[in-house]
Amino acid sequence: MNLSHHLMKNQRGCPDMNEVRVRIAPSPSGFLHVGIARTAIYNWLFARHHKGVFILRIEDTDPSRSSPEMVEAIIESLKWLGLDRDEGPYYQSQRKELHQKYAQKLLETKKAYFCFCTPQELEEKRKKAKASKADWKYDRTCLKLSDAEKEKKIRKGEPRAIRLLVPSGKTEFDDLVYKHLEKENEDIDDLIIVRSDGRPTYNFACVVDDVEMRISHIIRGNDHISNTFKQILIYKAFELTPPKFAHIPLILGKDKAKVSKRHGAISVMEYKEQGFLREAFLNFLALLGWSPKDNREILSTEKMIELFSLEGVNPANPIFDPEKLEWMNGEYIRASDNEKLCDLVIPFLIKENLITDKTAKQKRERLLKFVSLFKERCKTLKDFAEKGKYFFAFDYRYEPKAVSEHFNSAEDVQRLNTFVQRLDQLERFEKEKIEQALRNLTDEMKIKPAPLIHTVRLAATGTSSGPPLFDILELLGREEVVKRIKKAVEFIKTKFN
RNA sequence: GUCCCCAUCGUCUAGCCCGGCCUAGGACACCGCCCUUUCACGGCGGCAGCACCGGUUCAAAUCCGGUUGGGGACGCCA
Repeated sequence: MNLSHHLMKNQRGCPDMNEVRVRIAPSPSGFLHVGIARTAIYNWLFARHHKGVFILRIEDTDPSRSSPEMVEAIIESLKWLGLDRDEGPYYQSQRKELHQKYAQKLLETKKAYFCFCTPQELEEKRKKAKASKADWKYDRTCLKLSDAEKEKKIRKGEPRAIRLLVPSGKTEFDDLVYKHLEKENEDIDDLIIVRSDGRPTYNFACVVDDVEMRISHIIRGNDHISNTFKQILIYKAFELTPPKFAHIPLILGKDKAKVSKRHGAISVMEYKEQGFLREAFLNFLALLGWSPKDNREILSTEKMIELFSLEGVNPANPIFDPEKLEWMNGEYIRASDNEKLCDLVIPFLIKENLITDKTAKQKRERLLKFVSLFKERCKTLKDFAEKGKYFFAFDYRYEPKAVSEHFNSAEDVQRLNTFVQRLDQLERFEKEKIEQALRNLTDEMKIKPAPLIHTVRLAATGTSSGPPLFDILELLGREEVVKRIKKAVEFIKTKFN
């Protein structure tokens, strides 16, 4: 039996044993949700911190639950997150012969055995056990078969799976996050490693591939702890030293249940579409379970790479808090320079039909000002399109509450009309000049500037809040402002008639 | 049901391994005040937590045991 060179190399000790090689191994049965994304981030940070290798392996041994589209989606998500890989994607489904070769070896060394029980039979037994509240474990029916019986079944061509023979004793390991973990082997089932159709199962393929790919550290969700005991048993059956394990806490939803494909998970791309910045999202997810321990929260990707360590991972499961994500995103938006931010905002404006590709290029200067006016007020890129809509479209309704506060007298009509006249007289339509004009007017009228400011704001924007009024007016331009105020005058007139 | 894991403000966390510096620190959210034409940003302040019970010790958030609570795994899924 000639196993792969990697296995052999490993047995006598790899020369590059200290090289850090990590992987993420998603199954393409769903998109990349926050749980896997966070696992990917930790693996990636760990790899980059140790100048190691980050590998993508697609666990598609179950074709009924896999699709090329999902693989694409996963790769796209990793790309958005900026988690560049050094190797892969490898496809587990293409490595079947290798897995079988390894299984064969276990059969030869009697560390594994054929099982002729059908899935139906097993299901029956499981059901029965459950009904009587007993706990289920494979009863080793097929291990007890005599050689003659086995021969007979094989000759008859009965389908057979391969099970690992779990020895007696105890399985233990030192987890980089959870410290010492152990489990009695009698609590571990003789798991199937190769199905009756020849395809390997997850736990087996996973071990073989991790061995073959010389994975040094397996960083994955703590929902895999029970798998790890099984996998260590497989390593032992091959007389191999298992890699280091680091189980990271699971991200829980608001309801405290694990975020999974079946449970309220959404693709990370959804966050992109909601207007989250890649850096902010990465920062937030990295901090869900890990902390640099010095109260710092806003960390650049480089800084995270520098500071990341598995020892800094908190073993308790965190709850995903969208509000804090929004806050952090706002921090990143405010810290972004206008040019970069503008590029990021444009697609959102286009999507809302507020601008076109063409106008985005033509009116770049104006967009840059727009972005700088709104960046302090937006938590997501989408907010720019929502809060700043009136900059691009004059089809708004006046906020009802604001109307009762700021369009509340026939006097407003006269004030607005006079203000329009003053605007017409301005040589240059600049915010300082506009402000001066307004303040002069309110002085003459012996009223405070604030009420008129509010009225003009409502007329020009339809809302009672937003960036400083004179910046808005300047950016809107004289013609547009005059048009909007005149329209407001008509509106107020009908209200008081 | 069996097994595994976890447990500090509502949430994310620091402190825990190596007991005293903890009157438990930071952040989000929330509430006040200041700044201000509004909204935000920013600044200042406030609210709020060591799950519980025992033990060890001069001393426990920190060590030990139990209870309770929460999560996860128990597939010819991954």
